[in-house]
This record gives sequence, C-alpha cells and structure tokens, in this order.
Amino acid sequence: MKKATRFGDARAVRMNDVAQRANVSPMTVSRALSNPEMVSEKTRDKILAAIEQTGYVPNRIAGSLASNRSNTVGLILPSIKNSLFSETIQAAADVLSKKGYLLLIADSGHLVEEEEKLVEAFLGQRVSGMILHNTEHTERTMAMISNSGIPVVESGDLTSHPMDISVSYSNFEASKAMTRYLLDKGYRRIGFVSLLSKNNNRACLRRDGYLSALEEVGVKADEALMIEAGSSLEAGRGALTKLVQLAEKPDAIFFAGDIMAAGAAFECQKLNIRIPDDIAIASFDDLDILQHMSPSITSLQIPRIEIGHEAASIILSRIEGQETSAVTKDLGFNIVERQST
Amino acid sequence: MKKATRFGDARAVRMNDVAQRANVSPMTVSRALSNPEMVSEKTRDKILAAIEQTGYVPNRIAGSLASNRSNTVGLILPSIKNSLFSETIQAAADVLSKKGYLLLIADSGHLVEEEEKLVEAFLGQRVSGMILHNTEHTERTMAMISNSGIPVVESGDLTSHPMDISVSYSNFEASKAMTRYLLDKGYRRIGFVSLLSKNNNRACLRRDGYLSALEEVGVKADEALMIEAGSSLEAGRGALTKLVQLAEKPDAIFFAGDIMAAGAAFECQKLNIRIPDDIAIASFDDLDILQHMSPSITSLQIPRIEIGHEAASIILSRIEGQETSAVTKDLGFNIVERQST
DNA sequence: TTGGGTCATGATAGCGGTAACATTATCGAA
DNA sequence: TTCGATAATGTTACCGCTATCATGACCCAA
Repeated sequence: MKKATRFGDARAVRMNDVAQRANVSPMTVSRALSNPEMVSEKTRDKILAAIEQTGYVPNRIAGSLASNRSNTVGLILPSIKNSLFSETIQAAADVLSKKGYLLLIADSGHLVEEEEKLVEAFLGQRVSGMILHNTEHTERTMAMISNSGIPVVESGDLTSHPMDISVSYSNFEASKAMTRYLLDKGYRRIGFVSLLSKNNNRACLRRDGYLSALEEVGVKADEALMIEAGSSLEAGRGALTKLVQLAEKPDAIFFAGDIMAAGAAFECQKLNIRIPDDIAIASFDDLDILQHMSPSITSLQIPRIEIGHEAASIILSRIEGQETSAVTKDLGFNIVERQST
Repeated sequence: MKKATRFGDARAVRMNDVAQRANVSPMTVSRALSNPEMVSEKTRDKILAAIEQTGYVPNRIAGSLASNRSNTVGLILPSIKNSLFSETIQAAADVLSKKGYLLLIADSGHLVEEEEKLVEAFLGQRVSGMILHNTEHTERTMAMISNSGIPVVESGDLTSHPMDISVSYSNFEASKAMTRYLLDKGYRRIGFVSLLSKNNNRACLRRDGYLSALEEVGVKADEALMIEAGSSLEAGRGALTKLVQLAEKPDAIFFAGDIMAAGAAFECQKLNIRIPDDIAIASFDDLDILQHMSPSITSLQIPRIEIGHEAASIILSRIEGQETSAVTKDLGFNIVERQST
C-alpha cells in the first residue's frame, strides 16, 4: 500500500478538487482558508467538509509563488552542535510557529564562505527573514541581503553597524565586566582562556574586553597568561594544566567560552587545587552545571533565550509591515557570582 | 538605500532577465544551472556572466512548483532545547547540505497533536522527506504521511512496525542491558530514575527494560525504588536525595535519562556519599561531563550522530529513487564502564 | 547526395495557488 | 420602484520556473 503511493504516487489533492466537491470556485476555497470571514458560513462548512473528505493539504509552494510571500524564516548558526544555541533555536522556533512560520536551520561551520552559500540557498527559498548568528560576512553576502529587502537579524554580537537589525549582547563589554569583577575582587594575575580565535570574531572581542579591563586598572597583560583552547571539557582541563604549571601562577582564570571552565574545575578536583583559595575560576557562559558543581562557578549569564525570542519577534513585526525603528537591541548580560571567585 | 528595497522592493531578478542579457531562452538558463553539461561551454559562460552581473538568485519556490520536487527535509523533535539532540541535528544537516538540501526543524513539545500540525505544515511545504524523533503518532499523522508518499524516518526508538523507515536503537534493550550489567556486578537493590513518562513513550520503554532485566534475574521490583524526575541536574539531585533517604537504601541507581546522573553525582559529593562504595551510579546518555567527573560515571553510549547521519542518508537515497530495502536499521548502543559502578 | 543520428537550443504549456477585478445577489433608503 | 452600497462569489491572468516536445544545425555512413 505504501509502495503504491511511493511509486505510483497518486497526484496530490489540489484546491481545484476541493472546489469541485464543494461546488464552488477554487478562489472561494482559497478565501475560506486564508480569510474565512470573507466566506459565508454555509459555504465555509461545505468547503471544510470537502477538505476533510479529500485530505487536502494546501500547497504552500504554489501559494508562496503566487503571493510572493513565504512562511519560512532562516537561521544560520556557526555550529548547530554547540548546545548553547539550542535554547536560542527553541525560543525562535516557538515564536515563529505561533504565527505559522517554519524555521530553516543551517550550519556555517564558522566559515563566512559557507554562510554565503547558505544565505543564497535561503534566499532561493525566499525566506521571509533571516537570523545570522554572526556579524562578519562576505561582501557578496551583504549585497545579496541588501538586495533581497527582507529583515535580517544579526545575533552573535551587538554591533553598532548592523546590516539591518542587531539583537544581542556585547561580547566585549561582557568580557570586560567579568575581568573588572575579578580585578575588583583583588585578583591581579588573571589568566585568560580564549576560544580558538580563528574565524571567530566573538572570541577576539572577548579577548579585547579582557585586555581593556586590565588596561583600565593599570595591570599589564602577560602573554603567558593568555591561551586559546577548543570548546570542550578536555580543552578546559588542558588549559588549566598549562596555566598552573607557569612559574608565576595565575591567581584567577577567566574561561571565555562554553564548557571549558567546567573542565578546568574537574581538573582542579583531580589535582587537589582548591577553588577559589588556590585559584579562582570564572566562566563566560552560564551552563547549568556550573551552578551545581562544588564549588559552584561564577559566570556570565547570557540572554540566549531572549535573543531567540526577540530576534524572531522583530522579524515577524517587520514582515507584518510594522516598521521597527530600533535597529540595535542590547539584551545585556549578568555576572552571577558564585563560590569560585 | 536599504529602505528603498524594503518598501519599493525592486522586483527580484528573474531567469528571464538573465536569459535576455545572455541572448538565450530562459530554458537554456535553466539547463545551464541544473544540467550544465547539456549546454555548450560558450553559452554557459555567457549565462554565468549574466548571472553574476545581475546578481540573480534562482527562485527555488518556482522551481519546486514546476518540477514537483523540493530541496527541503523536515525534522521534528520532541524538544529542540534538549541539547542531546543537537548532534543528531548537526549530523543530519551536514549530510543533507552536501546534496543541496535544507533542513526544516520544528519542535512538538512531546505532544502528538502538535506533531500532527507540524507534519501538515511540512507536507504543505512539500518537503522531500521527514525525520520524526518519535514513534507514536495520531491516526491523521499517519494517514497524511502515507498519502504523501515521501520517505519518513522514525528515529526515537527502534520499532518493528515503522510507518516507513526506522533508524535508531532500542530503548528497551539498552535499558535492560544496563540493568543487567548492574545486576551482574552484584547490585541487587537498583534504583531506577525515569524521565517523566507522560507523553514520553521512550521513558516507558526504558522502565520496561529495567523491569525485564530484574525479572530475568529473579529480583523483585520495588516500587519504592522507582521514581520519575524531570530532565535536569536539579531533578537528578532531588531523585538521589529521595532514594538515599529510604529505609532500605538502594546499592545502585540507574538514571534513565539525560543529565540526571550528573546532578546526582554532584549531590553525592555534597552529602559525602562515596561512589561507588556507598552507592553505584549509572546513566542512560553518555554526556561529555560524565567521563570527566570524579569518579567518572558509567553510561550508555547512544549513537546520536549516526542516527542523524543514517536517517538523512537513507532519505536521500530514497529521494533519488534507489529503493532501500531495509526499513529498520538498528544502530545499537554501548555500555561504557567507568568508575561509578 | 541523402537520410538519420546527435547535440544545442527554443517554444509552449502548465505546476497550484492568489491578486485584482468583474459579476451577481441582496437589501435598505430615497 | 429604483438606485447604490455591501456582501459573496467567480473570472482571468499571472507568479517564475521546468517538462516535454519541436526545431535546427551539423556530421557521417551509405
């Protein structure tokens, strides 16, 4: 039976079929679906019955072509795998699905060239809007987006010159604030573990924030205290190991990304290094586990859910023609102080 | 300038425009894009130049309508937020994007009625295939899918009666195997912490696997040892607390989902309960952190990446007409033995 | 020369909807 | 009664592309 449809593939029910069965014109069916109040109750009932009987599923492809509107929004992430984004995705999907929009998701692997291809693919699908978790783009990407005229949110970092709309927090300010917090606590040799800065502008901004805070307070940056690591527990452990082996040990370490701080804390346990007595630890992203570890770990709370929510909301209001004046929306961040500092 | 396009919205470049500029018919442009080898090199160059000059982006909506094919595949998850899925998503997206397909993702919130709506929406978009991380569906969902004739993978649990294709592992067998492993180690009072079983068939299957293993060995199940908890560190802590307060304490606890085992381990640290001496701990999902904790935690390794990869691959080969005979693909699981048991 | 391949390209007709305008029915006010 | 406003439905022409068949150019074997 399944096979029959797979191969024979009985042509899908069309609006026309529904119309005939309900004894109306296709246009009336179309109206009954998209503007029910324009159709008399009697007719509407006939049509709905016909739809039910035939199992008609409207062809949005055809609808989109004719109306020059689509009900999809595209989202491009540097890495889907990074679970930090999943809350953002969910929040965006929730907002969109409430209004009947669907989310197309793709992964650029941190490469602007890949992003360019994806943007083209999305524009080919005539998405109604896009969210790019990235603030660097190729020229062609920007040209395509500008030509398309659709609303586009950049969400990876707050930028003063967004292509269109920016919804985020400032990586620079967040990193600076955390460094300031550590300095204010009296720490002076503060290690900085960065994400791999290659192809990752946000990683660079965080480093700059760190440096800026040091400079403000007049602490000289020490190259030896700054290292890069991948985003994994493993890498966090490695970074910690390296830093505590220095002749002049750091008195605190700021892990500027993801899950590294947790890995470092695990390593401290193993090496019997006391937190925060021997060394303080702070993290950039406030993962669940950081507050459950003992000691619990101080971290920056990033508004990941709000970003997804706001980005989607702004796109929707743009689509619906409500001119949103603000092009830059700073959702801020919080320092959550815990036992580790 | 941006504004101009936003409002005036200069009509997008069409294939026709490219054709005129290259002095060929639109059909030749179409061929140059989808079957380049059918067009002479000279013509092709002219066309590519024209595309470049005009910034033409093919309208896939129109293409899909005309060709009755789409380049999208739909994925429905019970919860996008659950980061366990992100590897599956990424793997599927990677496979698909290599072949020019895009991934539509949506979230059913563990509700079959919501899934039904999403399936309808996806079919409306005329997706070329679907992946459902769920094995329970409404009748209407199944009817729609069967009528559509597109390949559909169910990936949440191995089922002997898939609608079409099943790519997964057996929750029942995995849970049973882990329970057996604990029994073989000599543990007899094995606590079982389940995910909330409401609307979650997989949670039930895991519980059944646990019970089946007990029965096989002749250990009587004790209701007091079986509790349900949400999927969070917090819930894991709570579950542990409850179980160790029992008059007859368990000698091992099997956390049948997500991140609960880690929460429990944190709580043990806090309460000074030694693992595995006072109590053994085993987890269902092999999260990164489980192997980094001290002690490291025994867990079931689930082939999440492979599931995404295989599901997407099978869908692609179906789309391309290669009849895949196997309808059920068991990707298995592994017990990773660590210090906690 | 001629007939029939092959290759490159063009003309035509939709795909399944919707926008825009046209038509008809209905009804109350002049 | 008659006219114009309003509501309900229909007609027509596309949206931008591709399937299909038609055409023309070219070449080679007979």
